[in-house]
Amino acid sequence: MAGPDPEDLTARARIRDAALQHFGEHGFDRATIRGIAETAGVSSGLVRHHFGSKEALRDACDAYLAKALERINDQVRTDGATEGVNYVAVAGATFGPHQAYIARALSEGRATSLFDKLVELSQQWLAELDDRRSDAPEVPLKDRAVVAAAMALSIAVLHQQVSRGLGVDVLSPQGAEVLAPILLDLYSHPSLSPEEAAELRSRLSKD
Amino acid sequence: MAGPDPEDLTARARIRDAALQHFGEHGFDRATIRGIAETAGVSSGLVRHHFGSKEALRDACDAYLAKALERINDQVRTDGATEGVNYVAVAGATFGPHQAYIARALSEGRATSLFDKLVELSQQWLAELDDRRSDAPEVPLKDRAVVAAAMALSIAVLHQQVSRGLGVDVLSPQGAEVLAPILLDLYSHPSLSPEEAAELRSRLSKD
DNA sequence: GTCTATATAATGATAGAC
DNA sequence: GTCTATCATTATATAGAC
Repeated sequence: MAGPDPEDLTARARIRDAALQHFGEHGFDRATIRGIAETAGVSSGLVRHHFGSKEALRDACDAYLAKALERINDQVRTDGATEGVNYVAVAGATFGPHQAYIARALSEGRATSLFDKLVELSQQWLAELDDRRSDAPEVPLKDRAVVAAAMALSIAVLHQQVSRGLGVDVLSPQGAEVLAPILLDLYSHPSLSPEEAAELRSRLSKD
Repeated sequence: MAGPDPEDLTARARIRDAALQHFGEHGFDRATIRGIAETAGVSSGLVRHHFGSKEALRDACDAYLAKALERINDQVRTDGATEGVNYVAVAGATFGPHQAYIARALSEGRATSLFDKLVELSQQWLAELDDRRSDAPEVPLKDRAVVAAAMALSIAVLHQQVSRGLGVDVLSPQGAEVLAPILLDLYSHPSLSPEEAAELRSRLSKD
């Protein structure tokens, strides 16, 4: 387990965690410094003392998450024995509680380094697929990775709509169980046959 | 072309269009009634006169978009000669200018009827695919349609991240051109082989 | 490091004239 | 239908005591 940062568990850390929660639940604009301070068990003045402003507090949240992802990736890279499943478990435990925040931050165009990290992972995944692919891809790996990463995040970002549609909170553990077989099915069945794709591609170049 | 609603082009319509723009650009919370009024060329008092409150104004925006989609779908259903391409063109022309608003509304859990309509379309699409599919799907069509719809919307909702990654504004016409071949490639190549899917599926049921 | 109290600015809502 | 003027609320930012 990654465990908490050193020099954490302080009031500063409590404020940041409370901010993660409030920003995630209510959005940046609706969340209030006073509310965050209350959840953290401190005064609003102390929030300012530590972070300066509401924006700076959000930046700190983004940076904390990026650092956490970095830490996890490093751990996987170092600890060769760690299997993919464990990676997922660790990542889930670390980011699970912050899914709402991450979803909001990403849809607001923030947490860019987090998104970029995910694009990297997506790119590695696609690269492996390319190795055993018959036809040569006509679009750059990186571009496909960007779109694939966005698609992978769509459930989190649109979790309210998806949860409503499926009748389960997809950000909850049960939701994850419901989601898994659906994603498995979707990801193992192409929506377009090679012929259809070729047909549509030729139409594109015609315009 | 659908053209503007009857009883439109009035101050009320201008206010609604301005609201669509401001909510899309700045988000609901940051957008101000005063700013919307200014763009519409009216006073803030008139906004209240017509819509009552900021929330009600947003509801009107959602309803307008849902109605527009309804109108387009009806038109396609009636006018049998309309081809898929035209449908896309009409839909693009109608919703293109409001993509930012739609993206925000969806990620905030709003515009639910719009999302549901898209799930329906997604469901029809998947149903056709199921017909020429060898293995029987193990998850309900509807559930797959919900997730597929969310994935299809991910580019719009995460347009800031995707645009940054691709180096083009994906909500612009050029962006659409860049995007098309990428989506074609992704949608015509499964990320998981049947064997991998089966392997993962068995792991799921084991837990 | 932490708190209380205050200043200030912005905004949604309202009332009433034309 | 449309506008101007005002109210009341809320929340960030600040200053200064402990």
